[in-house]
Amino acid sequence: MSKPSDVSGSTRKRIQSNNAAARHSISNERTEEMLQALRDAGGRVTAPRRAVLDALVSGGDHPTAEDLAEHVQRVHPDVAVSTIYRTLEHLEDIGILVHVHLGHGPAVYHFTDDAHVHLVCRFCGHATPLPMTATRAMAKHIRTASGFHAELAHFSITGLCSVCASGTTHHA
Amino acid sequence: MSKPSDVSGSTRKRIQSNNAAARHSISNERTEEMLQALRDAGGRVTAPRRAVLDALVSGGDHPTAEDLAEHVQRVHPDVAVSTIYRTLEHLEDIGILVHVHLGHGPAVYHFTDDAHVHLVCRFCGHATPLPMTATRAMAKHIRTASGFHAELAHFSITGLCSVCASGTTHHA
DNA sequence: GCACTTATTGCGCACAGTTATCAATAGCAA
DNA sequence: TTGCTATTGATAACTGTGCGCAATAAGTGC
Repeated sequence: MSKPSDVSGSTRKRIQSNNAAARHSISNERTEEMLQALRDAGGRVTAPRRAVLDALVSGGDHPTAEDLAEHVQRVHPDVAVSTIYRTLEHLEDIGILVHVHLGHGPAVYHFTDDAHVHLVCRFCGHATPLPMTATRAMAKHIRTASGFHAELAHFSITGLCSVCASGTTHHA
Repeated sequence: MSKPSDVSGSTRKRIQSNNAAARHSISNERTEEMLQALRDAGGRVTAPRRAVLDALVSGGDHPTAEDLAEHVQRVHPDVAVSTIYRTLEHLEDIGILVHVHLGHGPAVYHFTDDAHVHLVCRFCGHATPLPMTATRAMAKHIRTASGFHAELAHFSITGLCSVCASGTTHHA
């Protein structure tokens, strides 16, 4: 589906290295930061993992495992899908990544420090982030009402975005 | 898990099948109400559909499709699982049923007029309903912050319930 | 640099939950 | 009753993800 034609060309973000390492995997600061976290947790840095992190860094907003696999396999066609999943799982285990369910389809992935609540329109499918202030206020609201400590970012919140709500007011 | 042999105080659990209607399905007012909605929407009332509605009415709190199938098949062993799913889908289409994602597992089903926000503890798995007042307040909050019309009940909200939060404060 | 330990990988299959296909059946209106 | 067609049962397919295992290679000590 999502066909980002950003094949190693113009749209790729901040590629800043021309050395041999970069040819194997286009890395940047962010990738290196995450690789360091991986190392710090006792994990090994491998080409597939580097590639997955690159995909996460330079990939779009809400990459699915499949998106990431596609991205990774453009550079490393031999990386197995199961490796992608295992890497993602590992990154979650060490706490630098979270997966989020935007809807009925596959999960999407975020770096933990990017975590935010997704408001997903069931009409147009667009995902808007909920501002942090509102997120905090909601969490506090829930805590007050039920004593429940909400982690709002894990599941999205469905509904109608402002545009679709006004356009489809009479829609079932 | 939830396999309580009986839930509500209603005593129409086991009915000897003397008349034709009862033989086909154990019904009560609520079931009949829903069947009427089905009819009103132009649908046909069949034994499997009646049984699914019965299962929804007399089943536990958060029945999954599998729970419902099991329930239905106790009376009608020949009802196919695909029929359960199709019936559920149809009931959703006509607006009397919604499915909710409590977690990573299968969806659970609710009559639309029972819809509520689920706070699901990721530690103990317990699902608490969020009081309607809080739900409304939250929806308004989101609307104010983002113009988004939230339908909060579709996905659950994960987090830690008050018990687990106090017991596992230092838990990652 | 070299051997060594074992984490990680590729492959391919298994799985859960759900949906599609299609001929046969059965509601229900006439 | 008849006839139309919505609905069904059986089963295959499908999507997203996880698993098992032998082969590979990352990091460690020498």
